[in-house]
Amino acid sequence: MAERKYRELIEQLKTAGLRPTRQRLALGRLLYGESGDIERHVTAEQLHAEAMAAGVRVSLATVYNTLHQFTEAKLLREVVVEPGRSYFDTNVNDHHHFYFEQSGRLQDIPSEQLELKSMPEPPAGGRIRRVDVILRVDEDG
Amino acid sequence: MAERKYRELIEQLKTAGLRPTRQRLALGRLLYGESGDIERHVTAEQLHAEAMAAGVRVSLATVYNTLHQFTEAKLLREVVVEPGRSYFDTNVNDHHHFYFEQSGRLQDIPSEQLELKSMPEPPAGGRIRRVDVILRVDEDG
DNA sequence: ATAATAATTAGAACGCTTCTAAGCCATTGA
DNA sequence: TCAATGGCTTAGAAGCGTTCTAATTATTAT
Repeated sequence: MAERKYRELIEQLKTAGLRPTRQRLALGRLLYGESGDIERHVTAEQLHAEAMAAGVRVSLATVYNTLHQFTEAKLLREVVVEPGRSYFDTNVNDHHHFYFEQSGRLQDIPSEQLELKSMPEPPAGGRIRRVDVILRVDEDG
Repeated sequence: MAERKYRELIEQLKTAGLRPTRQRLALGRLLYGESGDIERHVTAEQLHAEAMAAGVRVSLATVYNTLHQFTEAKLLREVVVEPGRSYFDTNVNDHHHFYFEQSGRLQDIPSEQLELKSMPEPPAGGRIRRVDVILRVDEDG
């Protein structure tokens, strides 16, 4: 992760009221990468395995805590595509997803490539907080 | 459930290669209602509780089996809105959903009320099997 | 430095779903 | 009609991802 991005992460954590601990910083590096511009969709277990492989000592519980805190701080976005597994997306801009059911892989769809023609009124007393579009893809076989 | 609907269910089960057992017929009645035209979004546990309340003897395992078999037979459609819980929708036509996060309730959006302006190309070697749109709604408080 | 507070941890517990393997029941064909 | 066959149902155990617990450790403010 570039020095600039790294300082930025520390700032973002502080703003969110989160101490920049060794674990959070290490997970941040893994998530946002050295370059900081790769789209990623990870589960808690995947990220934990990645940390282990990279020699970062961190418990699974902390990975879960961190993913939720980052999501709360809008550094991540949670994507639900199948029951019993949560993905966390490093892209927090407005966009949608392809989901490859066979492999369990997600791929971003930029919002320019998929727009809604008409939007229904939210039911009385409610406001639309988020629009999730998932295109489920069969890979040919 | 109207007599017509009831015979129809038996036919649909046979077509799907499923025997019209006491349990499947009872669950079908509960799902599609007496009138057969009510939109429903149930979890396995909800449906099981409903069966118990109605005096229908059926195990939770059978409720799970039946929901999956009905989904396979296109009598139901599975809707994923949050990790760790699956909803089954009696409406198998093309449509979308409001999801009320606070209460965990789902509500259908007819496809006429929510159309896509543009659709991205599926990635090479894939075909789009299904489009799921979920509008997450905050109920005011 | 010290005290106060937040964060991390291992392991237990949890909630939903699936599996197991034994018995039951719908269908078929004699 | 009756037995044989194979699908169906079942209770309970097991599984899986996630969350909780309470003790320890790290960070921050004084």
